[in-house]
Amino acid sequence: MDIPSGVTARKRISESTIHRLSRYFRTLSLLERENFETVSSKELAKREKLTPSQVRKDLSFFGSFGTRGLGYPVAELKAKVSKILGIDRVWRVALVGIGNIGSALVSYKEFIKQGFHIVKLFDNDQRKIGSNHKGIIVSDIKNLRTELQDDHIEMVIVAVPATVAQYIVDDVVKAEVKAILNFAPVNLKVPSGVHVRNENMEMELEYLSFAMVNNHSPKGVGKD
Amino acid sequence: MDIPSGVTARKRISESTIHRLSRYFRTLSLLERENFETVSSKELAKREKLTPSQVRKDLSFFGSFGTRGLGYPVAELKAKVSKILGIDRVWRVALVGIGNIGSALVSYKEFIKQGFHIVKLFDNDQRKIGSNHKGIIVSDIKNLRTELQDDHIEMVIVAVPATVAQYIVDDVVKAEVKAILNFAPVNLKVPSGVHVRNENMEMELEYLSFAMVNNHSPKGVGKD
DNA sequence: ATACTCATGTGAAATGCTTCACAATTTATA
DNA sequence: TATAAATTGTGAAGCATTTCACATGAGTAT
Ligand SMILES: NC(=O)c1ccc[n+]([C@@H]2O[C@H](COP(=O)([O-])OP(=O)(O)OC[C@H]3O[C@@H](n4cnc5c(N)ncnc54)[C@H](O)[C@@H]3O)[C@@H](O)[C@H]2O)c1
Ligand SMILES: NC(=O)c1ccc[n+]([C@@H]2O[C@H](COP(=O)([O-])OP(=O)(O)OC[C@H]3O[C@@H](n4cnc5c(N)ncnc54)[C@H](O)[C@@H]3O)[C@@H](O)[C@H]2O)c1
Repeated sequence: MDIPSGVTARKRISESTIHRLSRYFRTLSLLERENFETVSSKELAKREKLTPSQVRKDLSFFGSFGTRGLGYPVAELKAKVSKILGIDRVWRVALVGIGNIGSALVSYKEFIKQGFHIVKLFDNDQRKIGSNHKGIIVSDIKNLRTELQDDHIEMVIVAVPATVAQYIVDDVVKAEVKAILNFAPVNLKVPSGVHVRNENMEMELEYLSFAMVNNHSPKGVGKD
Repeated sequence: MDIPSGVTARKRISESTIHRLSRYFRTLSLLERENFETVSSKELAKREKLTPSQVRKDLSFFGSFGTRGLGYPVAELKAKVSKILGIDRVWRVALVGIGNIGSALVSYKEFIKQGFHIVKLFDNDQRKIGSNHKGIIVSDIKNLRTELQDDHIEMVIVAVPATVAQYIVDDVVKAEVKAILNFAPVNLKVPSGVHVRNENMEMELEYLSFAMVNNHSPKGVGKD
């Protein structure tokens, strides 16, 4: 769906591969805490309900990280995956809309663990502007554009009502922010070069509904 | 792989197709409100940033809903899609864990619009048990299994800390609930026949991170 | 050393998904 | 009624992703 950048000679990596890398990252963190020194593609696959080939192929797009006969060094692989995903650094994130879902996100500690630091909050409700959420003072939405730029925000989470999401996003784009995580159930329009991901919970419930009605099972897990 | 499900020996429908049907449903609702009588695959595709063929193919798995030369009748197609997704009815949903994210979900009106009725809440915190959220009294988690069964709950949303999610799910499975929407960042184990979908926000942020890191050419050579 | 086992990395095959291309059907117009 | 325009539904082609299969390398035991 994303247009490949045309310039780099790099092969296009599929969305599924990236999502699986996220999952590997989480599992590697777990394995590290369980004091595993190395892990095989077989073990990783078992934990993720994938085939070992899938795991090896995914990793092979980015290099050779394993040792034949042994597997992958957990800590090292985790570092590599985190580098590939670009989470070996801090991302400065702003959150717009401190309502039900917005408030939940501000207090979510996993984001910080993965380098996503919510450092600014915006709302248009006078009762919320100026109030303190987890140490951050809520800014007036009027200043969205200037404050995003002045504070070097790189990602914005949109948690406002669907009716206003596009207006907010237009401003976000003007502030030259290139990554948006959107919770509003609308198809946002952004110029090319701006990345948008939608978080859509209805979609997952609907998938469950479909699966139940159709007795639809996920793809079978094979062996290698 | 195709187990005859007793009624139809139907072709396997991909996850992407189901997700797109969810999107069509949302767009069709919008078109209905905009007083469109019919819509072509071209128009639908434009709104969803897809190809017209994709739209037609998706729908064709389930029947012929359009008229050549005219397009699809909006209201009728919406009804058909809602039937396919199984959201032409009410699903009785329980929510476990009335914390940050759980509280946000209880107040989310879109769920009800699509037939997902949250009718029970569970928590283990004595301060929360017995309290009233949007007209629902929070039940003690101890009674999870019996109350899920007595109240004929068909779907459960899990919004408890990752460390306890598996225990909750084990009980949910015992209560013969066959659909789980999980917000905890863990790979849940469930017997086959139980459907689990994971809502994973870190994953989407990580995708954005990857996209940014990889689209950004090292020396500003990229024109994209 | 040699043999044996384990497990990676990777072309090639298999499978799955998307797009193409066009016959078929309907509406509009003269 | 004939012709042109619009648009569906679908087999087949074109791509993309996943899985297979195996050569290769590393560790271990005798
Ligand atoms: N609540 C949920 O569980 C949930 C789940 C999925 C998606 N969503 C979506 O997330 C979005 C927010 O949902 P919510 O339940 O938190 O709603 P909410 O009404 O509780 O919160 C919206 C917030 O946005 C603020 N806001 C409104 N207009 C604004 C503007 N022009 N500029 C800045 N801030 C503005 C409001 O003051 C409020 O604080 C909606 O689009 C909703 O569809 C919500
Ligand atoms: N907050 C977010 O934005 C966010 C985002 C994505 C995912 N999540 C995930 O959702 C889950 C909940 O997150 P949260 O921020 O709402 O946490 P939270 O601590 O605010 O809420 C957890 C709730 O679960 C309850 N609980 C704990 N143990 C329980 C048990 N054994 N039985 C029943 N209830 C129990 C607690 O009393 C609390 O009400 C976590 O797994 C978290 O990783 C949260």
